[in-house]
Amino acid sequence: MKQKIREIVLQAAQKAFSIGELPSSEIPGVEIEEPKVEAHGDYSSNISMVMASVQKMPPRKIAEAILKYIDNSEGIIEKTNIAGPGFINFQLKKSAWHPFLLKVHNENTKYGASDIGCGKKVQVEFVSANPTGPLHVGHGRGAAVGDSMSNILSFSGYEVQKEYYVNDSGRQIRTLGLSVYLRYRELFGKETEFSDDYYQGDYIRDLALLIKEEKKDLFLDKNMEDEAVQYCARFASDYILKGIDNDLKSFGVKFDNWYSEQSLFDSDKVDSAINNFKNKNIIYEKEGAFWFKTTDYGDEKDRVVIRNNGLTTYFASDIAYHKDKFDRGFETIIDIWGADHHGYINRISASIEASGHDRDQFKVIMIQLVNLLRGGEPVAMSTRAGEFITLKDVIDEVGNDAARFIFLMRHYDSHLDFDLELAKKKSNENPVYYVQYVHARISSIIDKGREEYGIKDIDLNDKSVSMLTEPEEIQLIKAMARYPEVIRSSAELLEPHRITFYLMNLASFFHTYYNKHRVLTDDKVLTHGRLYLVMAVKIIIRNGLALLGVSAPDKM
RNA sequence: GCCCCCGUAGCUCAGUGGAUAGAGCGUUGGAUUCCUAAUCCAUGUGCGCAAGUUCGAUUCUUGCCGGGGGCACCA
Repeated sequence: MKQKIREIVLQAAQKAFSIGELPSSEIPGVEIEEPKVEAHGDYSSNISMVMASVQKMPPRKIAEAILKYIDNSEGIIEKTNIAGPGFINFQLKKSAWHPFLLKVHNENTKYGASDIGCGKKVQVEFVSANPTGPLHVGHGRGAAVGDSMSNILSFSGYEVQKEYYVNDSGRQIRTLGLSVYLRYRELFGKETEFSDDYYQGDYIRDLALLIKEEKKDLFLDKNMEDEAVQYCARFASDYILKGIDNDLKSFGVKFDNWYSEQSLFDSDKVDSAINNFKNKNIIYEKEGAFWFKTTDYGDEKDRVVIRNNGLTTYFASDIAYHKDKFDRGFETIIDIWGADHHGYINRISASIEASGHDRDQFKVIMIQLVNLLRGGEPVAMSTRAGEFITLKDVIDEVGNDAARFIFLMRHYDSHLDFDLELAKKKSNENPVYYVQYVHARISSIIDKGREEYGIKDIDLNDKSVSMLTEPEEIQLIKAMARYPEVIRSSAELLEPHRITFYLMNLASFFHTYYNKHRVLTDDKVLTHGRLYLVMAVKIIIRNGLALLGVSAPDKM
């Protein structure tokens, strides 16, 4: 609808020019928007204001000239007027909205889908937590955002791959192995010094116990220590990774690919990426270490890729990893990181540019921290002491739907308060149920219509639909007409929370309508029209929730 | 010290240059012989401060103030 108004306005402006009422044909960025104030109509355009300086005419004069040539042959415009500094306001006929209902029904699960992605290959990498411990709520937020963003992008015509990068190499894995090994020794009554550098937490002891059951006292032999630590490391990280996978699956998040850091070394991709940069003279040697000149690409300082002990840094594998993403044919890669990694953006961007790709082919979504609360009070979380509430704990307590919805209720740039008590409440304080309730209510109406009114199929005719003239009905249809634009901006800006807010708004309109008007009435024609209306609402609620990864129950 | 993010109603937050800045919670008062009250209706002196760009700034620029995070040959 917005597009249609835009065309009408632009055509009118051109006509006004060709007839000679406007001196210039130049038309700068024209906006069509939905005014916040109802009195300003359904749509308004700022065209005369943005044209004022080009035309060297006062905005209101321009507006008058354009208005003369507005083409209303389709009869959708009720009235127009010029207001304020020069806005052109359009009031549409009620009947102009009715065709949208048909569109929603026809397109059904595809309503709101688009091809703005043109089939471009996009990779979304998210969670990618190290396999050294269970997932926590912060990872949950990343999982919800990444998964939903992937849904939205593929719904918008991108070819999306969801990837989890597994840091299964390097120092932290060895530390994990040592931690488990020490706990293993403890199980045999050996004295150990378990410093803060090791992974705390009971799960390390559980792992040690598993190894004890499997290997008995085999690893107590001092000569076996190296082998034992290595075994513990691999055993533990495999085990933990499996747990992470399970937790994510039960959260409804499935990855298309798990990419191992170790495989980058095994296939010599790290070496070749570094050699490539050496040949380009953007890696140099200093004080026994090798440095990548990231300052050439806007970083604050150069970064080490090979330490003077000969070992590569995490950054080195990341260079190879991101290069490999492009080698696999992705045109855009999206990384979702915790906010604490922000210092990393510049150096990864640098490596991407140095590999011959465009900086804006790489997008980083930085997710702000989650504060876990219970009844308004912060939940004590101490990683050092190994006391923390895991993502699994949270989901077990509040359920998938509530957790996912809450994670997507904020812009990812905002800190998020996640209150466990609130997440369990079944009231307006907890908007997930508010939205789901719409779906359940409509399902119930449809059931009742079938059972008590004998309505099996909607008898769709213009007469039924044209009876939808109540303000609340038009409000609902207008909101539904806006849905594709919400999806689109959500995809373009990579902001899933826009859908969450949209759904809460649509739900609010529905509840208002529901309380004021009956769907099932004695008037058969009207009843069919209204059923057609609420079924369209149901379709959108279901679609929107699906993009968020939240279920749409028929009963609550 | 340098870098990034944030600062909007009592609280938690929406608002990618437009007119009179919104929602939920909280407060107070109301609504159910009728499709699910997990609902609805009513109730509001707020864009941290100051310059700049613009016809127009909560939105863009700069500076300051306040909160968080980051500044390793760690990941």
